[in-house]
Amino acid sequence: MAPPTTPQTMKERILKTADKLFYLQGIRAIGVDTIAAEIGISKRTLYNHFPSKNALIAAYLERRFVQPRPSGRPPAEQILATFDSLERRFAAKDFRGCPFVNAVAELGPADRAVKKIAIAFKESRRLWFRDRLNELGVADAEALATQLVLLVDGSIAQDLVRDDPAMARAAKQAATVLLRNAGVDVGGEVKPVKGKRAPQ
Amino acid sequence: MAPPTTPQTMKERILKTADKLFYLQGIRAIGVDTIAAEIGISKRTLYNHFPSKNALIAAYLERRFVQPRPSGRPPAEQILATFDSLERRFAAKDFRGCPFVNAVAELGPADRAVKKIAIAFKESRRLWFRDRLNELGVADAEALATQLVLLVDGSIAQDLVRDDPAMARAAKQAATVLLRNAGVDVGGEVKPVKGKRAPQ
DNA sequence: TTTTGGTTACACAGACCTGTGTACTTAGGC
DNA sequence: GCCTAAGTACACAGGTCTGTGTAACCAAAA
Repeated sequence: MAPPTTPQTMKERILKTADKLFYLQGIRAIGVDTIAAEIGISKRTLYNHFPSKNALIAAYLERRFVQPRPSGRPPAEQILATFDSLERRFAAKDFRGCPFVNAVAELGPADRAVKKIAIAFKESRRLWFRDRLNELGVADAEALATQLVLLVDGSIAQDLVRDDPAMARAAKQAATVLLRNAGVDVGGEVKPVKGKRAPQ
Repeated sequence: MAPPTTPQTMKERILKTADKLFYLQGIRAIGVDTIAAEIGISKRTLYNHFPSKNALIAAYLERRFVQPRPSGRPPAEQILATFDSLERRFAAKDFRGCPFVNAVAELGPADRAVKKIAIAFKESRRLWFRDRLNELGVADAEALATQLVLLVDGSIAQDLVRDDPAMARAAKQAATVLLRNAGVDVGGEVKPVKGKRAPQ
């Protein structure tokens, strides 16, 4: 149906380019001139679509705020797959940490709008974990969900400075221990020594 | 011996002020003018002590790079106390995340000098955990140490955006589970239900 | 007293930034 | 053909930033 050549609206082209530059080099580091030049449009056109740089920053962050799409796989698998996905993203050379954390870090506490969307994003991620844990019947899903997001954000921060995808694997191992400790069957029981229950 | 009134060297005064402003408001957000004005010195004086802003940034980060002082307490206690200390720092209103992570986030990947010192700091923290774990005779101290720093950095990132000191408590709980899983006696066994082994 | 080193006040160059003003072009719909 | 909407080119105002140049000042050492 849709033509093969991308019929992007101008607004979308601006957002795409702003995303790339803001994320890779920092929001303060990139001026609107740079974004316009990268697309090959005039600065005037950019300002016809966004009233100010701040509005562009907000739109950039809102565009980054995507909900994880539902998956048919079992919840425990989904949770652990999160860390595999992280590892893949770490391995990509254009990964540069969490855009929300970075934005709060470089824009400072004064920017309430940015902080608000960052909080919303973090909370939505935590709720996603909590819902999966509730599906698993975990007793204190709230607390465990928080612990899991700590592992996610910790591995992101560590990878940001170290460029080491193994941080995602370490997080996954820790998550596995936490899940098992909460009574979740995460498969691959390494040493089935004591219980030796039948698989069915 | 030393006079009660602080006999600070000019360099130290500059660094102290730069630290406060860089950390609280961001490195890019603060100009050298602002720092000089805050101390009440001329910009010329500042440039007589530091050849460039970059040099000041480097000195700021190096000054932040302090080793944890050795403590006589048992290693497991020291490890868990890390998270209590974090919680106290989170509760302070002037906490704004990890200065090294923030610097890398806002200065971008091009700044090799900043990245280098950030990596060194993160690794030194990891090694501190590893050494305590080795004292405890933990089998895979390397892996567990990495997992613990994930919890530290994760709680820092979460607190940065959410301003919630409870993140440190969540990290401590997760750390407790991980330590116990590695065979470390962390005290306060909550539910001695199944094993019911004699304490000695 | 003279010298010297650190400091100040202040101007300034050169760069970059956000945001606006204005006149011109171009393409599509009527 | 004409009108409108969108984009372009380009200048520019007004601000901030880093870093330098210069002359005067002041206190302590020689």
